Amino acid sequence: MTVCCDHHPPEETLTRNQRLVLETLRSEDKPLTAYNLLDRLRDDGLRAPPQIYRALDRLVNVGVVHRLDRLNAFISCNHNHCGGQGVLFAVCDACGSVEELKADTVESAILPTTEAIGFHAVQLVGEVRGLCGPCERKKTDG
Amino acid sequence: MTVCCDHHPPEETLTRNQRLVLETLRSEDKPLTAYNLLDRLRDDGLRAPPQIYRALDRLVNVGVVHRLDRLNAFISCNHNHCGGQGVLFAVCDACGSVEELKADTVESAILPTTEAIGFHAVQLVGEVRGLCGPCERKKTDG
DNA sequence: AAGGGTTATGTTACATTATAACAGATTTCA
DNA sequence: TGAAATCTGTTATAATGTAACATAACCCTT
Ligand SMILES: [Zn+2]
Ligand SMILES: [Zn+2]
Ligand SMILES: [Zn+2]
Ligand SMILES: [Zn+2]
Repeated sequence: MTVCCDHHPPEETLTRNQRLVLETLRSEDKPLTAYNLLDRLRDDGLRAPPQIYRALDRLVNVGVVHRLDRLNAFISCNHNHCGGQGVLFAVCDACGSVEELKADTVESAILPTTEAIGFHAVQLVGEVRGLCGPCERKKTDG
Repeated sequence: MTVCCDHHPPEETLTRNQRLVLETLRSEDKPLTAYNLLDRLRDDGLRAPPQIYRALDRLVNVGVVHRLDRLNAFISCNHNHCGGQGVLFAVCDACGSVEELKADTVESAILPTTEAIGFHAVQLVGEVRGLCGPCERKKTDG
């Protein structure tokens, strides 16, 4: 089997619970909270919050899932990027949709700033709030 | 009295509770949670969470306080920048210190990316995790 | 000054999000 | 086999954040 890099272990190494959580997140384009996941997975034997949070911890560390701090929610990664790199989300205030963006330029823009104060950056997460295209149009039209 | 711009109303327009919360945040260089504030302000008559959260809402909207999503905590702004502009924090994983950075370059790096997908950005918040200078040195020395 | 709208306040109760702690099961590998 | 490590299920509880409502203060207009 092919893996994109050392940081993303093949999905065969995921445990049953981790796979269930990941699959559920992938089946949704919107972010889900831990308790959303708990509701959807109760019939599969996941009945208590720690089961969900533990699976999420692993998936986030591995890099196949991102946590959206502003929303207390989680979303599966669509970029196969490795850990340690920048992540950028565009979160629509109106419809709640979340789009993950390539953040290459962002890293190069930010790292000099943090280095200037002697800060050793490990991970960068940016969340841009605003209105997605459709919602913006709805607003100006209506 | 002088104000830096329309978005920052003079502090005379703050209510008693809002002023108390702001002063408490300013007296600390570390971020405080809503319940930290509640503890410190109980003797001043703020006894229930809504009193704190309402004051924080106003202060954040006005732009004199920022919320750190990753920490569920609040910190007073040291930049007198106006609302709607980018904010960038360097959060040390070891000691919890938070440094607010000028984010001019960040905006220009990110806005083209969001515009490319038709997203209308309103606010940008970046949180960089890592190690601050002192903690990084401690690690390599020890 | 009296009325009426708006905003701020205090309070209770509750909702949501997250973790501590522990015991049993499973895997891994020497 | 047996010890170490990991994953698991469970209970209970901590931490964070809001809904809802009644009162009080404030600002205008009449
Ligand atoms: Zn990603
Ligand atoms: Zn939208
Ligand atoms: Zn600021
Ligand atoms: Zn530090």
